Amino acid sequence: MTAQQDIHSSGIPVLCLSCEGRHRGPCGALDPDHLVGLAKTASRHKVEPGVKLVGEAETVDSYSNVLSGVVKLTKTLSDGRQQIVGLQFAPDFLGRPFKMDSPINAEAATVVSLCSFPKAAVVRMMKDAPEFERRLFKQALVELDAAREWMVTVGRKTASEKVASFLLMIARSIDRTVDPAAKSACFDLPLTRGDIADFLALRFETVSRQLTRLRADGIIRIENNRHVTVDSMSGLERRCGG
Amino acid sequence: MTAQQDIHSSGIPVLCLSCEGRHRGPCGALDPDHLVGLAKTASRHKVEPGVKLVGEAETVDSYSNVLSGVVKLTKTLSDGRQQIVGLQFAPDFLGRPFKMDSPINAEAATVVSLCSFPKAAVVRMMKDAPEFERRLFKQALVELDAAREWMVTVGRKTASEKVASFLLMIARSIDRTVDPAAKSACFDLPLTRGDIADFLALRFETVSRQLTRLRADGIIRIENNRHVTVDSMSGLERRCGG
DNA sequence: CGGAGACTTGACTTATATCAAAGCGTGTGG
DNA sequence: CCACACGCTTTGATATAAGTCAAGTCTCCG
Repeated sequence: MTAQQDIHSSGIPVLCLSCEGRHRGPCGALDPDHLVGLAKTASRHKVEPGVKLVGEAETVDSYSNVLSGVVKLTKTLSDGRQQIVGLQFAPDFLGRPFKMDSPINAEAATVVSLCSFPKAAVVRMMKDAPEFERRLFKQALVELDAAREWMVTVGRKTASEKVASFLLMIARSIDRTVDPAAKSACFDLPLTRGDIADFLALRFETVSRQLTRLRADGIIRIENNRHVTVDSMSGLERRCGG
Repeated sequence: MTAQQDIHSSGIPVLCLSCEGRHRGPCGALDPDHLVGLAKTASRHKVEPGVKLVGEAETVDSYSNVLSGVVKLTKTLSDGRQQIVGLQFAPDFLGRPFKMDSPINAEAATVVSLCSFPKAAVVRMMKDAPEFERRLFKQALVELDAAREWMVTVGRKTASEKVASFLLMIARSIDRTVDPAAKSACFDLPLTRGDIADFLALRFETVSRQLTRLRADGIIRIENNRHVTVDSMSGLERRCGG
């Protein structure tokens, strides 16, 4: 009996016992029998920032759950202009069902830990457990809503509204347990100024200037470039441009 | 026996016989029995340009197939700034599964004909016919890919690249039967200059200037403001910015 | 024919990009 | 432990693509 196949008295594989994905992620739809089957094929990884997980137009043969950290999804024009088209946080599912190759790049923005499955195992699970497929469907719809929300931000907001919207989004995504009505927040930015610029369709200098302005206005504090304290969530919200 | 319940010898409801959605749309996944059940609750409409189909944050109690025409999906900031976040063509399915209220507005851009179903009938069909749910899932993923593709266009392309990309997208969407490698194309713009601007995150004057430039460069001709002939597809492609 | 809405074009403004230089912070090797 | 190098960030000066404002013109339709 290997460690991966080791079964707890409840019937849940030990690998899954401590996994957040088992509750809110797609695996939450699976009963112990299915979990055992999937866990047998699963493997955990930890990757450093900047590591490419999936290449645009590349054939993909595995899917993953994001267990911690942040993954950035990007698209690049031939002359190098880049746009981040989405971010994934735990316990998001990473991969494009029903397609041989990914339409986007995926890259670790921070240290990321993943639980990966062979493509075939996920395809089989989608057939065997309709509720599993349904969870993936629901995640795709949430990502679609998010993508459209960001289209408005990218297309119609000013630089200062964009940066405020970004900080608010991060504050709410990083720690989903935090009261959404909290007066203040505190987190490490998962992205560099350059990444934030690629997400908001700005230049890194513009992002920097807007952060400086928010700091001067007493809305936020920044330590060591990355650690942000939002002193006035309401002030931030007011700058998001309705 | 009503017209709607009338059954052709093949077992397919007459309402569905001539319907494009039955082949490439979600209904294509249904066998005659399921089609009969769904057709009983279906109703066809034709709406004029500008008619609001679904309001942002509004409760939705019906879903529709787009049978012809173009539907624009929009989001609006409180001060009126607007962004078109998607377009739907026949035989797309219109509506957000698994959610009480729509996160976006849907409005007819042209004359649109729809085949509408009560929400409950669609929910039931998703349970009864897994292949139907799977088609909706696949459409959601195609829309997600498209939304991300447009994020790049909106965020990182110049005004002239945006307008060229838009024309190319329309040329390919309006008539999906046309050879994608065709040297020229001809179609009616489904959107006004203002709508195109809302889609590309520009002003209508800028859209107009870029169209004028494409005309001056001999890439396109425009008659009566709406009817576009693309004389050089390759010229258009070259202006899309990789 | 006439009026309304959509479109074009021109002159000018502005937000953001671009270019350039200097400041931090972190990790490495002497 | 210091220094120095590299990548990230800040800040300033200037350029430019696109926005804004303002006439007009075109088309469709009653």
